[in-house]
Amino acid sequence: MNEKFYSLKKEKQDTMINGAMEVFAKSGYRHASTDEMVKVCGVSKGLWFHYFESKTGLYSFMASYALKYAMLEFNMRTMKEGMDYFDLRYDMEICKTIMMNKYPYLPLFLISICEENDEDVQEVLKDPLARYREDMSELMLTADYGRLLDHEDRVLLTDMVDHTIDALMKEGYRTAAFPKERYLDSVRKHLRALKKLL
Amino acid sequence: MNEKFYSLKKEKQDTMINGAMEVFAKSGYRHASTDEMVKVCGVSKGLWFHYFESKTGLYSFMASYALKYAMLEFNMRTMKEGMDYFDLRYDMEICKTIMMNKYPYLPLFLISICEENDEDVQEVLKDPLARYREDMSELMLTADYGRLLDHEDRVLLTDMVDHTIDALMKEGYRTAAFPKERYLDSVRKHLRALKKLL
Amino acid sequence: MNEKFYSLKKEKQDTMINGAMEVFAKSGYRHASTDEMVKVCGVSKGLWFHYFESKTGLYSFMASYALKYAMLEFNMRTMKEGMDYFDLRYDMEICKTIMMNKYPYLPLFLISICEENDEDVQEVLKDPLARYREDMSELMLTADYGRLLDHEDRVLLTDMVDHTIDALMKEGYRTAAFPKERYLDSVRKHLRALKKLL
Amino acid sequence: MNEKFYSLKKEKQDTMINGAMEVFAKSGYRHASTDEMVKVCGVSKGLWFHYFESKTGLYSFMASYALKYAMLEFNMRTMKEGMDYFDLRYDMEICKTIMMNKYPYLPLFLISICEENDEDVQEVLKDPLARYREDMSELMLTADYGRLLDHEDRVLLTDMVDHTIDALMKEGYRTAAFPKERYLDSVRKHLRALKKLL
DNA sequence: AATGAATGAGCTTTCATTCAT
DNA sequence: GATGAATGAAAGCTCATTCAT
Repeated sequence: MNEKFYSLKKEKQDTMINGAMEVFAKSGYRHASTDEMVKVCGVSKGLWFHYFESKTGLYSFMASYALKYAMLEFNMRTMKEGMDYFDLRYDMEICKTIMMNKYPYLPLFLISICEENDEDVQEVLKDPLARYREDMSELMLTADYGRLLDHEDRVLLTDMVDHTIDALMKEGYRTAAFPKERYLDSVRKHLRALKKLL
Repeated sequence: MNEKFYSLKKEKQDTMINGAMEVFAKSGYRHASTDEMVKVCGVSKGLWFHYFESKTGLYSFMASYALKYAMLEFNMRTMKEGMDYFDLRYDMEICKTIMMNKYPYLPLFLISICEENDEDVQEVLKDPLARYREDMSELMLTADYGRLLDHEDRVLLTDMVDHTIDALMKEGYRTAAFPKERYLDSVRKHLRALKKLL
Repeated sequence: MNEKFYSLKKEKQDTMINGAMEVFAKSGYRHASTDEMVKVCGVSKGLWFHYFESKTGLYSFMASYALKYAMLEFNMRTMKEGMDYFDLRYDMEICKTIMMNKYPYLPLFLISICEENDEDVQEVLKDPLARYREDMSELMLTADYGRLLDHEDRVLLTDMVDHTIDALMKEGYRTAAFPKERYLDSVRKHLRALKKLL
Repeated sequence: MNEKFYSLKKEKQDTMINGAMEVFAKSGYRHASTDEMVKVCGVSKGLWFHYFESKTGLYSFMASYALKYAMLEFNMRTMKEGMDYFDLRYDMEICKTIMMNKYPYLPLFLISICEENDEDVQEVLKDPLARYREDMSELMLTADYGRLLDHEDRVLLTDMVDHTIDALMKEGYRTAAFPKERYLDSVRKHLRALKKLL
């Protein structure tokens, strides 16, 4: 990418980032089109390539940016060590709804990145995604898992939580405006039900 | 679709079904191309449109067919009422590996259908998918859930199981030939670990 | 390229060949555009790629075809061994004007091929062009050079003839309809003047 | 063009002239790109259009400049009347190698101008090129052609010389640094061989 | 004077779809 | 019934040109 992108006004940077994020999040890498980005955020076709060289380059930048930004926010807003796992997990979802103020499609984009399986971007996605997953694991390790001591069981359980929450998130995006309150309520209910079992 | 498709020799029907299934399962609706189907199963481009009118029409037929066929097989091969949930779940996976004999990509296609989010097929997918999920729920209700009596908890748990199994299935398809034995072993291990918790 | 091109009606093959030949001859590889070929010969954009895969592939086919066709015609129509060099050279130009009946831009295309210096086609041009030059040398060797016995001198002299004739040919194409009679007259005059010197 | 170009420091003028000359000489009018000029000589995109209005305008200026400059140099450095034609022709090539000190790509650019056949610049090239050819003819008329008295024969012969020399020049530019000595040797050998014939 | 961000028309190429045979 | 030649809209990308700073 062209480093001069960072010299643009913050506002314009975010307009472009949000435009690309929305289109990529909704359609995935392959089906996302430059024309749609033009329509969504009014920045001309040529400019995308002026700064990002190719569609792959743009996706690479966007994915790295989104993963880094999310990780930073998670670390900043949820850092009390030894927190109860379920509380931490809920706080993370609150955190996501806060990020939506700046980048409305970020949480959906994060999910879409993890599900992306287009050959053209596997390579560029590999490192940032690995680092994100590593940092995420580290963050989750600081939690207090109560009676859930066995490692294998914990992995299975947290996987369930993750998949469920992702599904709820996707559901939220199906409505015209993301229903933050309803989403958080739903997440809370699910977490509580599960905690009860232990 | 053109009903005359059913007048074709069963063999040719299945050639076409398997061709479309493979391409759709591997690439998803949008990225699947008519040319690839021609390449994969040697049936001419024109014939697809002769019988199915459009790509959407073909996908609609394929999805309905796959969902119905799978449901039928599940019902035929796993019907002992009051079976232990984890045993039933494992039997279903055995059932999938049996279906692979006739339709090698069917289990992957089922997953891909559930993850499909292309606007053009949301509409046609809605009803058959809803019916499939309903039938599936009904089937699963016949199981014996042991101590897992509360409904909400049960939903969350079975979701986890479903997501985990889907992930293992996808992994299996990444190798050249699907490793049935290894797959079933892995499923069994995961189910056992979970059962232990209850 | 797709071998099925040869199964098309001869007439359509020649329509496409003439369309591509005209545009490539006039504009060279890089500046030639598919849109112009559509305009010139009414064959749709997609069909060029159906048969030739890429612009490079099309150029490669066209160049090979033109070089082979020209060489064949030269050999068929000018084969009397021991002919006087200047007569042979003139016969070749007659031969070119005859080829124009079938492929109006062939002689200009031959010149343009030899002057082509776009990187993308150097590779595919190398072999057919080398063979053409070799065959051409062989053909010219059968001529009777009279008093022009020294090899180096002969090369320089025939180069002059070639360059002059190419220039006259290019000039002819600048008018709306190629003026065959005037062209042949001009060639004859030049050749005679040179012969006189020896 | 904007006359203020001449108010720039001579050094900057030549930087721009050399940048444009290199890119035009190497790629021809159409294929030459503004971006490459920026890369080659570090002068911003906007400035080219500030002084030259359009790509055509720039090419027009560059061609006129190159043709005038070359003609001036030829006249200044080779003016002894009644010189033997072959000696004069050789002196002109020496003259070209001297020009390379100031404008490394000038001789190649001169050739490329004569071969340029892009419609967009035919018009602007017409007059300066005609004048250059006229002046050149005049210059060549001062030479002593020895036994080559007939006008028509002389034209053909000198054409041959010109084409051969152009080819040698182009060959020289294919190496990383232009091999002046080798080039001049080669020209001398060719001229001598031809003179022998007369 | 000088920059380079910004534009949009035009390029090559892909692909669902049509239709003559 | 079956084929695949034929189409054209839309994709990713390039590039001469404009213009605010």
